[in-house]
Amino acid sequence: MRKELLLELLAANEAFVGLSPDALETILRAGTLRHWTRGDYLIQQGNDAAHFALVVRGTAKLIQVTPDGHQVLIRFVGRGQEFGLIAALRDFVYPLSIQAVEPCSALVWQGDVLADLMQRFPIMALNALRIMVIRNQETQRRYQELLTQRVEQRVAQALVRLADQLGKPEDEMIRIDLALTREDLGEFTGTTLYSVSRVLSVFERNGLIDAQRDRILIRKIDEVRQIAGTDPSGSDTGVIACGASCIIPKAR
Amino acid sequence: MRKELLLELLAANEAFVGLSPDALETILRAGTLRHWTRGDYLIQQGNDAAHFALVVRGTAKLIQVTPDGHQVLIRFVGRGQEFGLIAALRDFVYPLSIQAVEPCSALVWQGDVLADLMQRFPIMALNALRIMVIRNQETQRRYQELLTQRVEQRVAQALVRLADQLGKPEDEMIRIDLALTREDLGEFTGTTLYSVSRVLSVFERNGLIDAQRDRILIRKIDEVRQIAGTDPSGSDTGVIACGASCIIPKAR
DNA sequence: CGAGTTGTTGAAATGACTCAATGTTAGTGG
DNA sequence: CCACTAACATTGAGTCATTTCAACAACTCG
Repeated sequence: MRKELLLELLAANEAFVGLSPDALETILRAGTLRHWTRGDYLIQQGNDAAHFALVVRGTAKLIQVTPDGHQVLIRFVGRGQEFGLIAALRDFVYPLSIQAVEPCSALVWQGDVLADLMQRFPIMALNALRIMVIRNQETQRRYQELLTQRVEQRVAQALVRLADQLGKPEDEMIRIDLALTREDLGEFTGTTLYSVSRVLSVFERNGLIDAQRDRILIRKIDEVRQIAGTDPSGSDTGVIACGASCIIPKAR
Repeated sequence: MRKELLLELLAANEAFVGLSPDALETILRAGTLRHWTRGDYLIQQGNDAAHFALVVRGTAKLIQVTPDGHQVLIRFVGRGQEFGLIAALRDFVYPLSIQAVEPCSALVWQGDVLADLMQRFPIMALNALRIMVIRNQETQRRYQELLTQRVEQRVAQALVRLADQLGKPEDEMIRIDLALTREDLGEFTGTTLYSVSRVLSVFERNGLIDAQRDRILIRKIDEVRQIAGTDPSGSDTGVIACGASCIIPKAR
């Protein structure tokens, strides 16, 4: 991969905001490029938190296995996004695994190298802090959603998140080019693969989406947003009514 | 309040680890002591994140109101614990409110003062990062619990957390001296006041606890821990122990 | 083509919530 | 000190969203 391209990705990431081009070059030189194929683990839960990385190609999922064997899909990381900030700290282990859902490449730094860099470029520590604050707010929000929203809304929310993060526009629609199983989506939304299947069927029947095995096409993102309950444009009346009306029609 | 006592609290907090006594004095002088009575808001959701603080007396609860009016009780802060790290960053608003559940005092720093301090003592930024990483792991864990555990387990978990954080030993038992309503506990555990009441009744009937309006007495913390599913002493099959060790930072 | 994985859908089971009625406690002022 | 009131707690019965289980359909890949 060309150096300028990597530099560009670096400069665009939140962790490296406010650094001079020189600093960015230095940082780039301190990292190494690694590659994984589909299904590989970029990092594994329980291992020493030794690496920080910036994804330059592909998409991976962050998953956590609970003591009782449940899997939770926390989020996805794609091109341009970083993971493993925890490696800057001593004596931590990864609280989750990251698995490639398609072939991936990432720039990788050793944890102590990252710590050194933060020493040399103190703004990086603040950047990291900002990232963690935002991430925690997101986690908090997911918690709230799990608490207050129904399965249908949470699935819609998941679709919106995927669309915003990884979706590609395609004549008026949004295409999510990931081979996600119903089980993946269940783990992502905190429900079962059966419920996901039911909800997606309803969405499909109503023409909101077109879900296939290797991609999801969102036909009416606005309506999906509305069901998700995070409709920024929308009237704040009827959101619930609309949400309900989408799942009620059981009759085919 | 005596200066030495404040310095001691400062030194004991994670945010100020690794600072020289001189530095601690400087920092102490930069803060001001404020007081609140029961029910007061130390900070309010939606306001500019302008203050960082260290609680020196009393206990307060972090609550979040969702767009649809639900309240979520995130955690408690007590003596020696800090809140408002977000104030070190520009252009953030508080994502939650903090309300005193008993008379409180706290050392308060302006956000920009905190940012300056981080500039002068770079280790503070790393400390803050560590705190946020741990906090995010906790939030993540709560999410998991909400997903996989039943109400009974979550309430037990809440009791364990309260006991660990704020409990005082009292002949073989643990006393939690807080006037928590069933509704508070419901918001804390992600359920209704009715379910909390039922669960506590069962616990009480089985002699695990003794819950009154102004305090909770935990008679058999081990059994409560076991119900919570985070019993470290329990079965050494390792599965649970391993799970726990994945989330908690490694022993030093 | 066949085997294994993934997806769909109905029916039954269930944990938790809602609602309503009733009991209890703390705090107030007479 | 008592009566009164408001806040808080308990408990049962009914309801509901979601899960579980099972059977079957569709797709993928060697």
